[in-house]
Amino acid sequence: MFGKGKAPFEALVRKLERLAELNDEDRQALTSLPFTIETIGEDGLLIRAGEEKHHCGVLLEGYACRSKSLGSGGRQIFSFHFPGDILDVEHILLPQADHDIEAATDVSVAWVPSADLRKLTQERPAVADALWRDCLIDASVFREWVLNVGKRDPRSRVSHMLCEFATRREAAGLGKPQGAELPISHQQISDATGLTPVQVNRMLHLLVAAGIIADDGQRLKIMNSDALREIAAFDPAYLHALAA
Amino acid sequence: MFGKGKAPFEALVRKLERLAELNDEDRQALTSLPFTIETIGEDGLLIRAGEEKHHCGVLLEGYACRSKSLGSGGRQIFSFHFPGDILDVEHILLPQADHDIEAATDVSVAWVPSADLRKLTQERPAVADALWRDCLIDASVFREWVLNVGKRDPRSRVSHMLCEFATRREAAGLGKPQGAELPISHQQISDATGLTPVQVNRMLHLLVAAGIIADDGQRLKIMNSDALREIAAFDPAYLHALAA
DNA sequence: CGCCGACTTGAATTCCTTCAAGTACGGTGG
DNA sequence: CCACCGTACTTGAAGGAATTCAAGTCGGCG
Repeated sequence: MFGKGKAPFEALVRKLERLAELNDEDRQALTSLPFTIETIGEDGLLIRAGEEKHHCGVLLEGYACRSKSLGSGGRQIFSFHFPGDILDVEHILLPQADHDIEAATDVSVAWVPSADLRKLTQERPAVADALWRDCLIDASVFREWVLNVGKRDPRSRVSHMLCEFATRREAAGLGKPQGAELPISHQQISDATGLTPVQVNRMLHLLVAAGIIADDGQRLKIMNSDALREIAAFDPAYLHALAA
Repeated sequence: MFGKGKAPFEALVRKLERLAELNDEDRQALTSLPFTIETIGEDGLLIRAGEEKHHCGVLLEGYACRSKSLGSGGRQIFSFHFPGDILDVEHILLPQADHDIEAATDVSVAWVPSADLRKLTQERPAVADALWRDCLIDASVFREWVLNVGKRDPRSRVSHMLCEFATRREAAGLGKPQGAELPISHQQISDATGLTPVQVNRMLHLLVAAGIIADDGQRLKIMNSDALREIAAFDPAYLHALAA
């Protein structure tokens, strides 16, 4: 069973505090938002493209990812999310989901009615700032992903994706990149980078051979995050306030 | 010489009206925003990645695109913009530019101080809604581009890009996709799709051979927009309120 | 213990990129 | 008006890189 019971929005508040100056009333308002908790297993779908959604999901535990699929079968992931992230801020103003959101691991999510969140943004400018800024950073991340998938060579492409994953994980308070164990499958890396699983496998082996990562088949451990950043030419500026 | 003189923000207001219900005061406030006009020739840089920018650019005439470049030389375009678009709403809350913005044709831009725009959003909720929604749609477009560049085959990738270009052009009031003449070079298509110029050339010839587009070397004309959408499997839902 | 899913690995093939040479067009200056 | 020049586009051929295919291994879970 998931959920921290007492303070489900603790991570959310911590995140928004990096995005704007919140006062006690802001924090209070955030933590008193109504919500219902949903827990769902690995690979479960939280939101399906096309759905009308009048709630926003705050990730409490686990990892989630957002993706779009082609009729012809291909799937493209374009972001990973960590506890404290709002998975779909866009549903405050755009009820129609334009992509899928799914659990990358077992996950628990607090669903907050969009209307309450919206009201909050109208009454509390600092919260509005924080949420808006969050959207803007989201967009910045997507731009970087277009570049990653469109122009980087396979090796730096995989490396860059791992760097971002590790950096955002750290920003969510889950520990430093160096030595981090990332719960991500080759298939997910494949869907996130636009490479085939075979190619991903080969790139990872390259990195393993160089002693930069370790891969026991289940988890992927970063052994030398500086070298990884070097290969990826990773510049966290595009993460703005989310960079650690 | 560019600039409509009297009503530079006419197109902007028209666009924001599709994004939220504006009243006369909202419109009034928008049209009284202070600004300075800049005109710049094709390929000129409006904003460079890394810059601190305390103004937002409203595109008045011409086309612009946003892109990021790799140290190693590659350039990736991830959006095209038309008159009425704000090129960089993100600078309202994030002063540091994370990408380049350049003129795709000769262009004129009205620079509005971010602070004034920000004040407007604090005083006029409808304007805030419209601008926020604009950001969210922006982000949705980037997601679609990740998919386009990451997973679509070359033919539908180029087609999809052209469909979006034509659709957004139409949304800006520049005429229907069918028969539209798009002022876009092979190099730009290449940078937008992650394909080489050679490959782009070959894909365009395929489309020309099928009678779907015409290409006189300067301009690219859409002869059969339905067929183009078919090939691209173009679903404008991701453009939300921007779809025509 | 056995099954299933995820990862691994090599080989063949296909497709894209690269390279290089050539063409067409618009703009400039004579 | 014409010749020249530069840029953008065109085209074929060679080479290489990624995908696909297929068979095999490993580990966890029932």
